[in-house]
Amino acid sequence: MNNDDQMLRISQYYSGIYAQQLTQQGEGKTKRRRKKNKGDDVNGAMMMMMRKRKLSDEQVNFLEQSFGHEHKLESERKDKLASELGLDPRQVTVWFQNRRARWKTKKLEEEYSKLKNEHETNIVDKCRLENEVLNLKEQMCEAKKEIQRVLTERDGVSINSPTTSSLSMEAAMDPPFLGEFGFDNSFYGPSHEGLEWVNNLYNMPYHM
DNA sequence: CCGTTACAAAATTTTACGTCA
DNA sequence: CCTGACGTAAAATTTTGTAAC
Repeated sequence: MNNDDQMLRISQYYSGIYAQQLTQQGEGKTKRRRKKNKGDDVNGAMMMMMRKRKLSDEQVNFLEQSFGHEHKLESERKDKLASELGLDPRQVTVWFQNRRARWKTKKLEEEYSKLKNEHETNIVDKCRLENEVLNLKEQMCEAKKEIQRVLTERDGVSINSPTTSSLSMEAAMDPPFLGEFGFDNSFYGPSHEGLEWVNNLYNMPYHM
């Protein structure tokens, strides 16, 4: 930016700056800690002109309202805002650019924390399901032991014999038994881990 | 096509201001 | 209290890319 532009900018700021100064004096909610520049001479006034100004609450609120309505800024709207707020149109442009950047950052942060939460609940879920599988395997193991115990008690009786009592293997291994657990052999994959004994029972010669 | 203008996004710098030792 | 270092948010600038004319 060349000097002419700089001076043009300065002159454009001039009226607005002092208007702002007046409006800001009544607000005074926040304490102004350090005051550079006692500003009592021409150089001081010049510095005040060139100094980067914090926009007033009123100006920011207005801009925020406008941003909430539409993130993009057409030149017509920009000029309108600038004149209504006593700002350089360039300031309005810059404000919208920065505001869009802040908005994007915030959105990314929100998205990140959402994904993080989802990930965490998925981990908890996975853990719960793994425990459930362990419990079911345990139940299966107990059932197997119980069946073996019953079979052992009937020592000497062939399980393949159609003449056995109601506790025959056909009865014990009724298809609905598996159905209740909702399992099929594909559940544990090709190894059939944990269900081998079921298959073996059908082919069991006499004792295991 | 080529230069110009206007604008946007992203990155960076500058400034104002609060906090804290 | 005062002061300087430090951190942070916001304003402004720079760089780069793109579309319209």
